[in-house]
Amino acid sequence: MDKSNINTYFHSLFPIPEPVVEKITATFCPFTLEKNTVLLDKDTISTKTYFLEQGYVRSYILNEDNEEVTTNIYTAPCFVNDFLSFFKKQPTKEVYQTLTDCTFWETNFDNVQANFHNITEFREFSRLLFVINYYKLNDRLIEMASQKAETRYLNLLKVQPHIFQHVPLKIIASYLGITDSSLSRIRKEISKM
Amino acid sequence: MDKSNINTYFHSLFPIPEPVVEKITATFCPFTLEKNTVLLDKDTISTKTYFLEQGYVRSYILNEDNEEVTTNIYTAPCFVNDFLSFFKKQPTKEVYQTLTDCTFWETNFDNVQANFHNITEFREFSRLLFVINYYKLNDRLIEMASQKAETRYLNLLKVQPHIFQHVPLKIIASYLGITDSSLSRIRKEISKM
DNA sequence: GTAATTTCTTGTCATTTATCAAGTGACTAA
DNA sequence: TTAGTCACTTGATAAATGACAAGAAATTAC
Repeated sequence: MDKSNINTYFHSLFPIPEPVVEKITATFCPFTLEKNTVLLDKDTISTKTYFLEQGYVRSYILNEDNEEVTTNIYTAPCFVNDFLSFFKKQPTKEVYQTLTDCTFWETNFDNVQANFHNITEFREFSRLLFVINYYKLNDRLIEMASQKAETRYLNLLKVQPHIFQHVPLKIIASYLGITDSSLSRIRKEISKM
Repeated sequence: MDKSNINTYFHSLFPIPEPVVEKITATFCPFTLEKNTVLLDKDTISTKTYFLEQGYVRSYILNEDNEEVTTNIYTAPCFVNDFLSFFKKQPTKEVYQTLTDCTFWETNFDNVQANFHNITEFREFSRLLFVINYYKLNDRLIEMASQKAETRYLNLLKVQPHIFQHVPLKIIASYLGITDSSLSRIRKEISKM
């Protein structure tokens, strides 16, 4: 039960005294999932917060044609949460699935709630987590609206090169908002240069 | 100083006893801005939280070619905030500008902070605001990645028809991630049917 | 280790959207 | 009132990306 990775993650976002972090993570339980396992299925209500310690996870929706559209790719270490489902207790629209073997820590809503209302530093941390996630999403939206696929691909390659070692291209393509054929052609073009 | 609109907005998101809402909004000050005025400029640090009581506001960035890309359109009543700038005290990347004459209420960081740590209901409210904003952004991202411009236009027309009465088409086009010429053609196509 | 399945690439062609330029109508300022 | 600006439309053409199908390469399952 080595929680050093979670604890480090907390410290990295917000300065928190060691004993406080330990109190926050006291209720976190570890578990592992194999590659291609569903962590949280659609139309269910998320009752847990997940900390992804090792591995890759994606979320995806099924569109009108029942095709999977990847909405997010999560890279450890990070929290994986369906905010709407977890905090508003609504069914998820998205499926959360492991892309590699993964190790997680989880805790439930009541624990999060107790920490949120009782521990000043956890409140700040939580808010910061929202701010950062919102900001990342906003950046991706701007990218999607204002840059062409090739630019988005090159940017992902620059910022998260390791993703390409662990995630199939068809999933990356759908995350970039294009088809796998288009991504293949873009890669071919770039390799020529 | 009639705060009934803010108070109603608080109640609509989260059940809060009247005296608590009044305590929360006690520090809010009203002000008005004319059409096409900058509320929050880029490269500045946001020191206020704004509640938009009446009117329309947009945020936009300038891309590499110095063209304005509209990132969000805010419709009263709602909070208008640059989360990253306000909470992490970083310079904004976006410009926030009124699209019509607007009335606002504002309060500063210290007040938000005091309420956040002292008032349980405000904590819940704040978190809910983040959850909802995150969810909206996520929905837009999915739309942008998986649906064509015409579908996105029709959806906006269905969900927020009033925007079309108050916001120039060129701004709506850029919000939809397309050029104004394309939007014009899409509208022409649809009107034929 | 071989068959089955999945992923990736590539070809052809169609669709969507952008670019650029010109023109119209509406609003604005002196 | 008149010139100037801005929003919108439209035309011609080009660029970006998608759809579908076939085959190659990689991975998985037994």
